[in-house]
Amino acid sequence: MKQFTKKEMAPKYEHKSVENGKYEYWLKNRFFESGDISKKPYSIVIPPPNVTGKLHLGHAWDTTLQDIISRYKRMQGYDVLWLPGMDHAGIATQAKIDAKLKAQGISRYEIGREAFLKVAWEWKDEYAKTIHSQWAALGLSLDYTKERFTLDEGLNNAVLEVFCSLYNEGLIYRGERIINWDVEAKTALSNIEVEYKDIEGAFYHFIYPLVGEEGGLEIATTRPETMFGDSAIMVHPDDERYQKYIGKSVYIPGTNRIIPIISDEYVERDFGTGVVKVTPAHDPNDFEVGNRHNLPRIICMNEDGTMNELAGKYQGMDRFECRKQLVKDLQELGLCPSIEKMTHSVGHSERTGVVVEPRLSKQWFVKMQPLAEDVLKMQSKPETRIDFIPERFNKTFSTWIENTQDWCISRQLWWGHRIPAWYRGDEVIVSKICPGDDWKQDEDVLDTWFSSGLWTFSTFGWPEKTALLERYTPTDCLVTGYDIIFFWVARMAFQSKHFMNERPFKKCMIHGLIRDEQGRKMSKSLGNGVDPFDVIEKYGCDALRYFLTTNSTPGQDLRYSEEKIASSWNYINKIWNISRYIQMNLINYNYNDEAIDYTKLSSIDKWLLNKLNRVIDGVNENFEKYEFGEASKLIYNFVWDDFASWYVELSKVTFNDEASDKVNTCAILKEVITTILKLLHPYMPFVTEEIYQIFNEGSIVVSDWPTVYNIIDHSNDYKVDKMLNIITSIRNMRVNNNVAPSKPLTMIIDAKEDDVNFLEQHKAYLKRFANYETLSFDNEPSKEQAQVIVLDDLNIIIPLKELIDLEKEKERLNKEFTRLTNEVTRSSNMLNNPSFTSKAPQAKVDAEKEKLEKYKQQLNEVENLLKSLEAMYE
RNA sequence: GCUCGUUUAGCUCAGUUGGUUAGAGCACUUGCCUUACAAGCAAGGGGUCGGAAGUUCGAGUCUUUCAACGAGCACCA
Repeated sequence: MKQFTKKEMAPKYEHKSVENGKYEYWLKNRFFESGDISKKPYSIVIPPPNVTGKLHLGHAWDTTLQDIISRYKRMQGYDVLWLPGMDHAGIATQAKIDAKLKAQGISRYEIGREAFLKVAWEWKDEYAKTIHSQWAALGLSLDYTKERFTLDEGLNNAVLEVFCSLYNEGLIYRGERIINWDVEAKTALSNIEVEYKDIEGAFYHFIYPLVGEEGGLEIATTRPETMFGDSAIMVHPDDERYQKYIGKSVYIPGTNRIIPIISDEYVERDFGTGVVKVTPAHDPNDFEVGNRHNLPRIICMNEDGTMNELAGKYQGMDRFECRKQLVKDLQELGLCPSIEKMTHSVGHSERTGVVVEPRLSKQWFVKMQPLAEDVLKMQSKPETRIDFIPERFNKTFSTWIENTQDWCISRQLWWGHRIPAWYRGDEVIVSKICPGDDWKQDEDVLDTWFSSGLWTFSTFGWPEKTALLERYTPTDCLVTGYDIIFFWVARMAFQSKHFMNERPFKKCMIHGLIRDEQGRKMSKSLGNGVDPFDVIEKYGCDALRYFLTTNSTPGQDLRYSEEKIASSWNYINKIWNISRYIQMNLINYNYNDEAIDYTKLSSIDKWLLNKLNRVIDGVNENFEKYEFGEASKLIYNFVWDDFASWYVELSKVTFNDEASDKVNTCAILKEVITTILKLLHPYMPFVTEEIYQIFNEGSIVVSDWPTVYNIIDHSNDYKVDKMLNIITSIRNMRVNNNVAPSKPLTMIIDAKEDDVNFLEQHKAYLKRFANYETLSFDNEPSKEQAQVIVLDDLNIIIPLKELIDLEKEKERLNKEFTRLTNEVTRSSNMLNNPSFTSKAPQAKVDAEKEKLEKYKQQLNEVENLLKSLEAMYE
């Protein structure tokens, strides 16, 4: 038997003492561990956070959503596997470690690959520790027995397997292409790692002097420094202005290097001067032109963005420094006739922020077209597709897949999966193992997204045929932000389709970005980031989680608001105090954990349980649609309005009545608070566990999700509502007329017999909440009595003239009169419209008829009241 | 240029298949320390749903169009 006195509740919610020790308790009892094969499996993989630093508010949001799903499904009786893990985050982590070494005056090239990797692993261990403690602080129900790291042995093996297979199938190739080069990180990037920003730049016009004759041709460029890599200039073959020059040559201005004038239809005659410099090694379009015309590919820059020996006197200068100096020099030589201001979009490295340099380089690529086609086929059928929530992201996803280009996967980094390609002279072998002593392995590593693309199956032991794979894949749901659909979701889709012949997950819930209170993106440079763990310190984890998951809608951004976190705290405090009240009464009335006696339910008990049933249904419905905000509102309104403001208040009458059945009221209070706690547990795991254990044995984590109560008798619900309306109306009248709640009134109620009987039986409630001196029931009230309250078919009469502000009351009634007149007109018009009565569903028509009747009756009552008031004026 | 999102109360946001009088939190007004909670209780005030047109018996919800803001993609010699 439960001892309700065993734990004393603080007078208000104290998040620290509530949260203290709970996570350890859950872990110790292994509630989060999966593997009960008697249950149906449900699996989610965490989007592995980078081991570059601490988790931010976005992580807190993303993981809390997953935790809600996990806890809900677990309580519903599923064998839930929420798989945790982290991402080595190649370029991001390496950049951090480089910076750390630099601070110590060391360069990674000095210490070499092996020593660098040792530092990197130490870094990883340190941050993994931090992340683990943060997951704990967030209360995440992760199954740590299945935790993986993208660079662990098993996952590395999966990556090598995938690379070799794709290579053998001809879907990975090595080639010289123009790639996006990050001069800071000194590595290639994929197309989507480049962010384009509109930059205030210039269109520089230069004269390329003709060889052997006077004059020259004027070209315009945004990147003057690349002229040292020019291998031609070109014009449109049909351009009459320049036809005569085709086949002749020009000097690169300021140098004596000679390049030919060629013609190509790629040139747009109307753009710029109609003459274009061709720099095949520094521009993707020029690269194509160069191929067509067999032009040399000349690289004029070093890997770090400085100019190389081809730049002559500018050698060693940074590209932008060179640009400035070069323009100045050519102006002096009269070879730069004009500079136009121009805004154009310039690619920046998503990671380091520097301007990306298009550059010719030999890299590894994934041939995307065949893989993309398979994904599109998969997406075309409902039974095989990834279903995005909200729905519109299906289109975003497919459009991107349709237009995807080959993916540059090699990175000139050390921290990552080393490419399993081996070289001996011109020979290349792709193999997981070294083919022999005289073979040298590729120095490069793979794009970090290459390994995270395998996350939904590599983590379950692939390429081995494991029981985990069999049981938990495809995973049921993935939760992530719309900002990484292309980076990650798309890659998981094609890898999973190709290697598992399955979608990686059935549902993909997309959320937005978290913004600051002004609506700006949270970023390091603005310094407007909010540390979730500061919030937890101040308001507790539950308040943070509740804020994050109930103030957002799928796919939409979320604005941080401390005010809303504070009101989440208030809500928790409310629940805390309701619980205190219940505990107090269970103790006072020696409640011994008796079950509810359903044969003894009062009308009010049924009214409450019927409402709770609707809440349970609504919560289930919304949870299935990932509408956690909508679900939370249903619970909130029930808790605050129906339960706290009404039932709990009404229960005080029951407890004060010596004749009443207190045991059943106790049983209902305990049952209802327990159900509320269960419904809220996914949102606020700590406080619900704390309170649950005051009223129940065991842990709420593994308790059963609420099911609807078998209460089918709704017959008196409307009478309860009527009674509550009477109370509200009288309270309203008191406020309007400055009648103190403490002033007892003489009340006469005019009602139908059935209602009178009900009200008579529940007089005690009217006594307490409407505070009558005398109460009588009369269907023919005397004219001298002031009629001030109208309610459905009930008149509540307060015969104390002196208490009533006649002017105010008249004003109120006139307003009411206008409103009702309008409603009657609207409703009559509707019902007189044959189109409505013939076309609308019968139920809607009937409902409208009922409404009209009600309005008419109310209008009639208001009219009578107004007459009575006027009589009183005289 | 293309695609998508947003525009609803003073502020921040909900509003699922078109169907009563459009909701919440915070803020505001009035009255209350009522033995769970003053970070509370009770009762209120406040929006015609960005503009226009259309479909429909009926539009915050569907269509077209315009505007502002935001995002993604493409182009950029």
